[in-house]
Amino acid sequence: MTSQGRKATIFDIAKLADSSPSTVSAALSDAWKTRRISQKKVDLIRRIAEEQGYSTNMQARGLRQARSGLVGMIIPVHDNRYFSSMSQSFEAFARDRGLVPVIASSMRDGEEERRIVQTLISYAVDYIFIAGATDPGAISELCRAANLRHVFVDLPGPGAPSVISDNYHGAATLTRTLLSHMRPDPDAPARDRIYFIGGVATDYATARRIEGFRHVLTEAGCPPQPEQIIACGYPPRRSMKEIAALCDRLGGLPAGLFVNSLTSFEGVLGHFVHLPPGSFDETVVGCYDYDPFAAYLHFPVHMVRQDSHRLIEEAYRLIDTPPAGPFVKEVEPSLIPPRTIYAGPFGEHG
Amino acid sequence: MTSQGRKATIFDIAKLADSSPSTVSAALSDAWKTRRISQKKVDLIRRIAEEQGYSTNMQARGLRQARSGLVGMIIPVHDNRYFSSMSQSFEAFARDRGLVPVIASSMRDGEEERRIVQTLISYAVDYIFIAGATDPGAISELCRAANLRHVFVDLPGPGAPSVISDNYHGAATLTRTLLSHMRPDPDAPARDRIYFIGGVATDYATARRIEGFRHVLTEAGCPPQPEQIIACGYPPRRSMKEIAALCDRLGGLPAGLFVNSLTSFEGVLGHFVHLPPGSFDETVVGCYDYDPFAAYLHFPVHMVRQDSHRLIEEAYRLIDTPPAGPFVKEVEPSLIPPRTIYAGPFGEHG
DNA sequence: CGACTTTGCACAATCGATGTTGCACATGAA
DNA sequence: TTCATGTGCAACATCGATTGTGCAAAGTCG
Repeated sequence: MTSQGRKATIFDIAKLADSSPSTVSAALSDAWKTRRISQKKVDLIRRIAEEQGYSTNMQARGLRQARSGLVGMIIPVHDNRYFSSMSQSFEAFARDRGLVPVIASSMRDGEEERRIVQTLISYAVDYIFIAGATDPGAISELCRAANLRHVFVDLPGPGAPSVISDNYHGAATLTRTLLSHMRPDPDAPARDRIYFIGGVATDYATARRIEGFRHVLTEAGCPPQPEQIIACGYPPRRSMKEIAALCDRLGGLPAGLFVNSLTSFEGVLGHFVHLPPGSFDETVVGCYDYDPFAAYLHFPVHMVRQDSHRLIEEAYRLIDTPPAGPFVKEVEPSLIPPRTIYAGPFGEHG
Repeated sequence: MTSQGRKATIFDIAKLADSSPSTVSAALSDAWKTRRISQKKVDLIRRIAEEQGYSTNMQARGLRQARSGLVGMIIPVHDNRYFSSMSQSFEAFARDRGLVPVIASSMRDGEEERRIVQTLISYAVDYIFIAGATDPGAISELCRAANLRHVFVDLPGPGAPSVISDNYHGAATLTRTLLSHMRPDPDAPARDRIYFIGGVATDYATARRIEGFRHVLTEAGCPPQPEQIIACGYPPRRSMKEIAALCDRLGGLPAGLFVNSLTSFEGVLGHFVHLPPGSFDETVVGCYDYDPFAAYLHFPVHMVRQDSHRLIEEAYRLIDTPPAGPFVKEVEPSLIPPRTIYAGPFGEHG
């Protein structure tokens, strides 16, 4: 810091070291070797910079170099286990590369999403990841216009490589597991069937999961009726209402329940809590996405854990060596049996 | 965009509009009224800028104006309900002000924390919030040197205003609630007492909660013995081990359990799951921090929800009108009875 | 000792936007 | 016609760092 209270610049350091700004700049970066600055001068300059608490003005550097050292990621919401895990991994990898992560949430609003992309472009971010895009086409368009590298995560997009979770196989595996725990009954009435609840049928991830669900049931000889698939959205309240209506129709809980997300599961639980104890003995429940507490409810819950760390890792890989043409990398989720704790990549979250 | 594929600048727009860069700059901001640019020219320039997909280079603007339009927040981890809710609120308020939020996680590492502050200073952020600081003193020092406004959240710091959760009263209320649900027994053996588990005794928040816990017990005529307070850290594994050891010592579960965090609770559950059903009938459990699934376990759990939205709201208020001298604003948490769902400020999360 | 290379650094242009100053022209009053 | 005032805009300096270029002084070789 200068005595005036301003932050010190290379000009201030230059004056103190009795040399020029360009020399100071070189001495403080790795460029001094190629720019033939003497070791003595470098040491002197670095000492003075240290004393003055100097730090590079990244706006100036960024302006000159036409890059910022920032990397962006857009997620639907922060307040969600899946996406906040992504944030954690995204940040860790960014720091490893000496980059500064900027994470923005779109609240699943296409327009907000585009505004965020524009903003990130204004700040000259080096590249961006878009997770759970609402309007991937528009984003690719904007990025192409600004010549900005980008990767889609969790949902494939056009005009850029994508890393997605294998929703189809994840759902198929979960469905098979649930079926295998259900009492087999050839003459099963409606109530003895398995139901899919939650999500938006037109969303990519939900659609793929429904396909997996449908495939396994069809394979097992009992293709799902339309009413077995209740894609009522993500908010807990919706699934709470729907599960209540379903129980009403069936005269009790169905034999199997495939819940499409944690938020939907929250709603389902909101209804379950009103049922008499023992109501769940004949029901097998599975949930796409993992939560340690959900794993410990008093009826067993089979959960699918998406590997957000791997997703991000692969996304960085794709940014580093962009494949030619469209490319979609699928990452396998894993099945977490009831009452098991998963310890994440950062030790024990907390 | 120019035909060369570069991003358009005010120079490009100026050429196309047959005027000068300074005029373009003025026309695109609100400055044109005071700078006597004709309405006609403004319209022309804005049309051309639109056509060219022009957007301001924020690095250039920031360099000139010695500010960036960025605001920073440091949190311990993203992957946590409490802090990710803060992120969500922090971002919402930032956008309302036309600022771009940059959220970084320190992993509770003091050195990382300081590095992040330095980085944010390098990017000329307008101000920062520090949540759950590890070394608030060092941070204040850095900020003062760089003349950077800042506010501490969740943990008071020197040299800047702070907004914290009222851990003392929150813990006292939870403790009282637990006591009132325990069977009163004057000749209670060790097993009939209430235990505090989790957290780090030297952490500010944990220390305050322990004080509240201790105060209520003392008031009730049974001041806690040292062994009733087990501050074994945050990781689930630790509390799992400790609760197992405790049950061993007592020959069963204690009558009351005050769990200091969700991660500790996760560990406690990891042990509970091995106990025979019915073991919990005589035990009253409370947890500091809220989780919807934890609210639905098969034994009732009393939870304390910290109002992260209010905390952030107050933090912005303090940034806007900085009080003279040190200032600490306390925000009351609320008690969430078992089996109740709390819907956050953003509708129904997810 | 002179030509030639190497060393060590300073100078100046540059990135894109902002804001101050000044200049040309128009309008109106004297 | 002449001076004063106002209007509309261009020129230029500036923010702080990077980077291409130039130029002395020191070192090397015949």
